[in-house]
Amino acid sequence: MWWHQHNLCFRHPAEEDYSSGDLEQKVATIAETDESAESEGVIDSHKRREILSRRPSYRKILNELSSDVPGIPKIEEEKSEEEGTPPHIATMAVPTSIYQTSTGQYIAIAQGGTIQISNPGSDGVQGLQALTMTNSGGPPPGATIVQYAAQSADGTQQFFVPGSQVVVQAATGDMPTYQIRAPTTALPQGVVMATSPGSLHSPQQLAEEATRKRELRLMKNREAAKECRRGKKEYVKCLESRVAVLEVQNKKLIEELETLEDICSPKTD
DNA sequence: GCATAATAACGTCAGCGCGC
DNA sequence: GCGCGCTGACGTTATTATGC
Repeated sequence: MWWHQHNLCFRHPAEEDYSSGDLEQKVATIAETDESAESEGVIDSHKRREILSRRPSYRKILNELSSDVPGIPKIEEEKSEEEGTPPHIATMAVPTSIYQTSTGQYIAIAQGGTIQISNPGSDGVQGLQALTMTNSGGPPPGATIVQYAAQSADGTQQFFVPGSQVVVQAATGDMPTYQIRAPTTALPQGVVMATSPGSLHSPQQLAEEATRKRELRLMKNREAAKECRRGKKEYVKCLESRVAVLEVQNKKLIEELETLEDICSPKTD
């Protein structure tokens, strides 16, 4: 991938996910026909990395581009949540969180602590199953956030909840059942009361809280990265269309120039 | 069919910028 | 100053294309 930085044009040793840099260069070349220095100097990788570490974000570049050219749409800062959300869940009451299990099922944690589980193959509300925690109707902050899913040793599927609790899907019969348990014990526990950060005392609780925070941060970052890639894809498409438009314009201008030259300087034989 | 290359998508880390 | 979102960079894995 190529990109401009400090009047230099480098090829990074490791290719990136998207080749937006190629397009950026192409657009810059066509649109500006400037004196863009093509000095692919020999600098050591560390220094190069330092220089390249933070080029302007693609969003900024596109928005700057958009301000110059009305035809280029701006990438909005925030998108609606219509994408990535299972359609059969979107029709239900607005959940606070949606997660997909390792078997493809969707779990939606709704306001009030209700957990809705839907099968990917089902349409609409048919696949939804709901179970309500016994502490529903006002869960403490952060008490009903499913962190991740895992397959336990006994063949059941577990969805981890803060406070070291798990929602366990028992592998019995056609109708799956769900239980709230502590992950290390086989005995079901009826009530989930996740500890709030203010009530942490023991080192173990602190460690659990730190782990929970880390998992939450990673999960958020994971989603952010997905969104970022999606937006970047859009950005690349915008650049591609801009390249196409500019190439046509360039061609027309060249033809026009040739015509004018013919008119102004007729051949003398 | 198999091995390899190329490509796409993902998860994570690190760093920047912004709002509070 | 801190928390948080965004995103470049990087490594890994999955999928597809290609040559044999």
